[in-house]
Amino acid sequence: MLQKRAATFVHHHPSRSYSSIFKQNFSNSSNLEPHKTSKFLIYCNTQIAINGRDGNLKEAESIFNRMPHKSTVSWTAMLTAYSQNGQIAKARNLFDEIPDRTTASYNAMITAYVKNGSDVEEAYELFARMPVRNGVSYATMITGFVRRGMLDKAEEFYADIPDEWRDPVCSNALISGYLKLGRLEEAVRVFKDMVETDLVSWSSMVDGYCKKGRVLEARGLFDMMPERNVITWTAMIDGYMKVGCFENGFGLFSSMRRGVVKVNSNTLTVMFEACGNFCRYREGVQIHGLVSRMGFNFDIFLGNSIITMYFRIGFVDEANKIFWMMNKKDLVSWNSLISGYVQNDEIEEAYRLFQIMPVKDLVSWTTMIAGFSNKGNIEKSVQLFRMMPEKDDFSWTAIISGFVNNELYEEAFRWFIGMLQKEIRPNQLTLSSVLSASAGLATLNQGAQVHALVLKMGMEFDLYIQSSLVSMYSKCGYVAEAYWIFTNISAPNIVSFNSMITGFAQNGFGEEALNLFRRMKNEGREPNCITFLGVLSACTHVGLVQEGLEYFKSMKSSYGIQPEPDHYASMIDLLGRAGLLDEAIDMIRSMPFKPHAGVWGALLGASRNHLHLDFAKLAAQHLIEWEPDNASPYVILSNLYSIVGKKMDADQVRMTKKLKGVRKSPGCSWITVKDKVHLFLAGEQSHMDLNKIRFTLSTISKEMKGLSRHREDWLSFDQSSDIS
DNA sequence: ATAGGGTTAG
Repeated sequence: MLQKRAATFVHHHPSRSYSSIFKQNFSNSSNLEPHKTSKFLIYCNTQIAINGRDGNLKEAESIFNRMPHKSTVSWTAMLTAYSQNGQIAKARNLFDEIPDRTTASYNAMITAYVKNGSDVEEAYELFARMPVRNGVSYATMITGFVRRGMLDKAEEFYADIPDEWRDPVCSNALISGYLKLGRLEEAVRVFKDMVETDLVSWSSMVDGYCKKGRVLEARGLFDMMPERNVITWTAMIDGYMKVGCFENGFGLFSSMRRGVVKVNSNTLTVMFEACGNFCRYREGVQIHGLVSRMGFNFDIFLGNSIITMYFRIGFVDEANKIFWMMNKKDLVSWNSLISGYVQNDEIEEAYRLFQIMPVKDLVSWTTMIAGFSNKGNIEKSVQLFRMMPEKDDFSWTAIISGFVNNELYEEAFRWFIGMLQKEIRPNQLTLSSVLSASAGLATLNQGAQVHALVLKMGMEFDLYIQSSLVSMYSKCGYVAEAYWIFTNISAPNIVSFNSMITGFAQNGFGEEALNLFRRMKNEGREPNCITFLGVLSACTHVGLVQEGLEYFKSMKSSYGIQPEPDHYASMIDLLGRAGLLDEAIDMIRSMPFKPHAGVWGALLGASRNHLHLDFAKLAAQHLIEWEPDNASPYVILSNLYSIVGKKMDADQVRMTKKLKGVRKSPGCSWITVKDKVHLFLAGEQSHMDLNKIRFTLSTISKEMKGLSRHREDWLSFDQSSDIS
């Protein structure tokens, strides 16, 4: 099956049948009848265009050079082929040699300038001196201005178009300019003002609404349109897929296949991407089979999307097989391959491929950096990061979130400041990662400054950032602020609810957490495993043992969620705090997996609080087995012995600890002091002057006001508060 | 058959 599809690639290359047609016509061209010559001419022009589009520039050139008779179309097609392959100088030389230029030749050259380096000045110069302009000429200039970020110029230019040229293509160019900048309302305005619309106008609007997630309105236009083509269908299907409506998207794909408009490789690319994202391997494999049976002439985009789909559903071998069968691969193919291995936890294989790939770009490096840090190998991530020839916001975000995921929050902050010093603009991901770092440090100072930065950059309505802010304020103990952020989220998702429920629970607001959980269920939202961690912890804080047990049971029975070790740890905590130590032990025994340190830690804490020596000993033993370097179990156990008056045993535990050389400090917390973060030991030997601790909101508002206003907004982040 | 709109990897 794959063999058959591989054969379709030959289409890009000079096939035997093509060569023979060519040779025959070339040698006998003078004897051919005029209409036959014209057919051959059209054939060659088409081949130049196809080869140009597919990146086979050599082949296009070869056909062009060997053509006995060229028309202006041949010259223009060749010019476009150069332009599409980034050969602007060759395009320009060819343009100068065209014997009789048409408007299309000029338009092609203007497009070449606009698409290669956005040289709108050169484009305009040519535009100004072309003898006859049409709508496409104006449209291309508008596109050029938009690409260079000169929207006002584009608008001005559009307004100045003479009435007789008010072709829909001009309005379409402005509409797509607005849509590229995400300015839907302005696009709608132009669309509504159009006297005459065409398929492109409608399709662009459908896509515009889809890109904003407004699929209902998009569908309204889609149904209202006088006619639809493959681009319209594909945009609509993709729109459904991107808002998470797989069934609608797949349904539309099915009706498309039953209709007259033919599916093309972009449609299939969208489908494979969706099947991968929704883990719908059945549909993915089915469509793959369809593609093979059709002998589809699949391009690199399509091949890449199939690879990605197979990796997402965990079919590593299938993905790998397809990669090596593709006889044309680009950087995206390689990046998809290494990213696929990273996703499937095969970091070593990913790294091996990374090292042998012919060309690496930012994405390749960033993929490996993120991959290593997710595996806990942050040293390797840092090493790769330093080796990178250039870095962008994504690479910096990868290394910063790498530190965050490995709980190295202060390092994350230090690198974030490094990023700002390099004047790399943070994106939503960077900021939400740094907010997690602030949450991890539980230092409001840092977190509030990042919040200020978020406001300055106008990212306060980003859903991910909002959830990170909720977590950050909660973890710092500012539940009111967290709740205020939460209430301002226009469309909270499961992550937002989880952040707030957990936030309430962690701060002892058990009732509030449970109320929010009920509200969430009433709104018809499905809780997930994180939700239950918050809910169980809320029950613990309020001492709702019975409810906690019921929620724990309902996880599996009502929602099909298998409790994880952390859920058990939370239950042990709940039972233990209520003094139900025997029940806690029973639950530990009933666990379907080996109890981890969290479980034993919860039991140890409960045993100490209820002065239960046997269970404390048991828990401490297991804890030491899990974390031999952690001093906590020794300290807690010896304290417990002291409390119950067993001085000898207490001394013995302390002795064992000393003999084993366990020195890792017990529970530390980070407290902000005058813009600096100091290690504050929970124990008795603290050297801290508590009077110096400033931890108030007034400090934060001062920080926010103190952010300077004259430099570029995002650069005004206060870097003096580096962590020392 | 040439000029304007949609799709893949971090």
